Amino acid sequence: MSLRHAVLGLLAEGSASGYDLMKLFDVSLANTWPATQSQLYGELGKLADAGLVTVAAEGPRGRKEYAITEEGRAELRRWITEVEPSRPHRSDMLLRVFFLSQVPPEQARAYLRAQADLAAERLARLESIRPFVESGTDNLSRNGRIALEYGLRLSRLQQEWATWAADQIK
Amino acid sequence: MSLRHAVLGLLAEGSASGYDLMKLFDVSLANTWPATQSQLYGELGKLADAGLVTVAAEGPRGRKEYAITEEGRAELRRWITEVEPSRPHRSDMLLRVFFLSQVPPEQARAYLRAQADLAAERLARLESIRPFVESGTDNLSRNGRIALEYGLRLSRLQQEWATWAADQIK
DNA sequence: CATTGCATGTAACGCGTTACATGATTAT
DNA sequence: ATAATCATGTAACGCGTTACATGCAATG
Repeated sequence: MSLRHAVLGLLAEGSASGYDLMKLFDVSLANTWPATQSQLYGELGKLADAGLVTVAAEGPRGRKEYAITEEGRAELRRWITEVEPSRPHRSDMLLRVFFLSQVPPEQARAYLRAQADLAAERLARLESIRPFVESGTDNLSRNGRIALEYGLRLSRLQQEWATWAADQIK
Repeated sequence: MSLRHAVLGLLAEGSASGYDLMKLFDVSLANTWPATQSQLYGELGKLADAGLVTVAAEGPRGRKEYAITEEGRAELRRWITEVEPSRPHRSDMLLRVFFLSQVPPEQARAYLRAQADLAAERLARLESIRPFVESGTDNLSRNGRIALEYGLRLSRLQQEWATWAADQIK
């Protein structure tokens, strides 16, 4: 149930329409909590029903600008401080590793080297968005830098691990 | 669609019943691809319908022993070598980081320190299962060690990052 | 004989993905 | 005019979670 809090979190920084949020997701939470247009509109409806957001204004083309309510802010704070992060997170990349004996050693090594390459690409991609995040002065950018640092470290770890793992295949 | 391949992968090492697989998941793939009893039985039915596994034997208490077929092995190999690992993986732990400005700095730091502690616990838990994985000589154990190493490195990364992140909150 | 373990299944619910469907406004 | 952008919604499908439901066999 985190999409709900992702939406609340973005609205806590300022009111926005579903359409605005869609774009905001793409430039901020895309790597952490991706969401589709479909989901967003559905969630906004539910949040409004629950009284956590309200339609603050209506504009042209049926545009609805949503604003977070006090209850919404309270729920967001509660989620941040009281709910503990979950998830035995699934990784199909790692799942394959368990079954690498099913293919010849060269193919197993090739798989791991490919993972190293993919990690390197992700690292490069994250490095490339760094300047944008670095230049922002808003709350989201400031915290986004901390999240980005996680992504950078993770990509490096994956690259190094995959390289190491390839050498383990005898 | 990876549960299907997780099941195929385990059956590739030897025939087993749904009940056996349940326990196997718990001791091998629990941290990489958890599955519930419900899911397992459903998937086995679908795999049998698709001809990727067969009921090799029936035992007492309605026990059905499933065996992987040649098509099943082919599909497993195809998945390992040809399908590229997916997933922009979601993290509610990281999502919270974006919204840390919504709570007072001390609470934000407390959150991150708690994450460091949790990572340390996970690290300890993984270290504790190491001896078991280390002693196994089967394929699953051998590859499991490589997967475990990933988990160990990841936990350390998370601990270090969270500690660093807490210091970033001014 | 009672408990534990073996063993299989179904149903309800929520979330995420993809595709479909529609229409108003602005810019060229 | 026409294309691009703004803007909102619905429907179908699959996967994962939780809870429910049932019953046989071995062990003490």
